[in-house]
Amino acid sequence: MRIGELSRRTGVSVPTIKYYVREGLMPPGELTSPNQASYGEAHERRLRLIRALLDVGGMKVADIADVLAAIDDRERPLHKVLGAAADLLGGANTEQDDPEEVAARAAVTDLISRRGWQTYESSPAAADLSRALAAMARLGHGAFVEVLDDYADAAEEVARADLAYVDRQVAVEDMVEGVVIGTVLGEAVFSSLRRMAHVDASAKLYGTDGPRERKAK
Amino acid sequence: MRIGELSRRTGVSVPTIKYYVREGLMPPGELTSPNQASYGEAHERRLRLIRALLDVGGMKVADIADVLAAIDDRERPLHKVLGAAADLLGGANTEQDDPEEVAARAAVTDLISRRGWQTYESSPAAADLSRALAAMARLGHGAFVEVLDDYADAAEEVARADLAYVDRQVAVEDMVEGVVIGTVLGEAVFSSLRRMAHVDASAKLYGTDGPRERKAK
DNA sequence: GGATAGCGGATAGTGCTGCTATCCATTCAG
DNA sequence: CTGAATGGATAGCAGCACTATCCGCTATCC
Repeated sequence: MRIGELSRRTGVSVPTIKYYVREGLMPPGELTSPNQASYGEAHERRLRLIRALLDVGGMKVADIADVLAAIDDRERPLHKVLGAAADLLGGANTEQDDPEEVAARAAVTDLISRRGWQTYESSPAAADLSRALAAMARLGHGAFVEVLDDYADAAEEVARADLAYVDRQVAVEDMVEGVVIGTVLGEAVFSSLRRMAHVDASAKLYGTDGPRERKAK
Repeated sequence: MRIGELSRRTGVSVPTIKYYVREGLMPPGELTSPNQASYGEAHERRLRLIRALLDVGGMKVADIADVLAAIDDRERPLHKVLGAAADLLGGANTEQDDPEEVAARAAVTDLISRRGWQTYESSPAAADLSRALAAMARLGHGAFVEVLDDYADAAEEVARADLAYVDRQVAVEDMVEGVVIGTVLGEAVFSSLRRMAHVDASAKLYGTDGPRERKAK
């Protein structure tokens, strides 16, 4: 398959494919002559993965390059690949030392030990959580920590479902890629579901028109 | 309070505050003389909200402007504000009609009716979900729909926790803003928790070093 | 065998986003 | 009275994900 057909089959323009190759997101085609290369199914699959991580997962090209490099590195142990993926999903780490930030970090440490989670307070996910909680506290929603355990219950439920899926579904050689897909796209899936459930719960609590309109008109 | 103090107290630079005002994210200060304005606590609070939605929620400035306009419009009923917020959180709607996309939409319709959710197939959240499921299917993970119900259980749990929190915590006049904060920042919170739970579940299943290393060394 | 479409490779440019820099005339604080 | 700060406006910048253009070559079709 040449680049034109690869482009047609994936809906990604030829210059964009070239760009991805340049950026190290996928290997170049195999040269059959000085200016002719052939691409295989692996390229097609990789391209779809890139588009999924970009469009659905909202990742940046540079971060995708890191994750894919980790996936391609067959020496790297699974948990390191996952660590690389998980670490790149979060926001930038703008370290602050507000009182809110400190309190949030303490709450996160508490949560981790209360849950008996094998995570570290210093992990990017924990840092993101602290930042989010600190932001809520600054907005007068410090009490949100009280529902953290409900959130954590749900998070554990999702994590169990993910692991079970990966465990039974994916062949071993694809496991790394499968887990990355599950981690990144699963987030998009859950996020949509949460918004849908939110609308539903709100409708059931307040009626379709919402509380503001109950005495209106 | 003048703009300099507002800047110092929030850590947002003066030109950036001016920029937010220009973009309609917050009202200008009250002019006390032709080139002197005073800002109040409402401005400070608004600025913190903007930074939270930007930095933690990952929203775009233009979308934040829309949401804040909805919040400020006291005529608008709660559910419309929430709709505006929820709709702006998703990705762009790149309509396609792959077989995968069609199948994914069918799966979503199924899910909604199975759950009895008061949502519509055409809502942005449902569209996002379809896109995510279609992307998974294209990557050979069509079987992911089998865990959708586990995800939905968790999503309902989170939505219930959110609603309960808002219901007991927030004064009525702040309810709209509170729900937006909960929706947007709650997503960041859950995302962090999911990644942490993921690491924990993985560690417990495979041991700290992951499966790849069990026979290494 | 000659036109033409496509190719690999490289460089420069584009549109969008979230600011940042600079300038100006005015005004407030010490 | 002087120097810092202010409101208002315009222009510029850095990062990102492409996109356009050009080059010399080659596979392909008639």
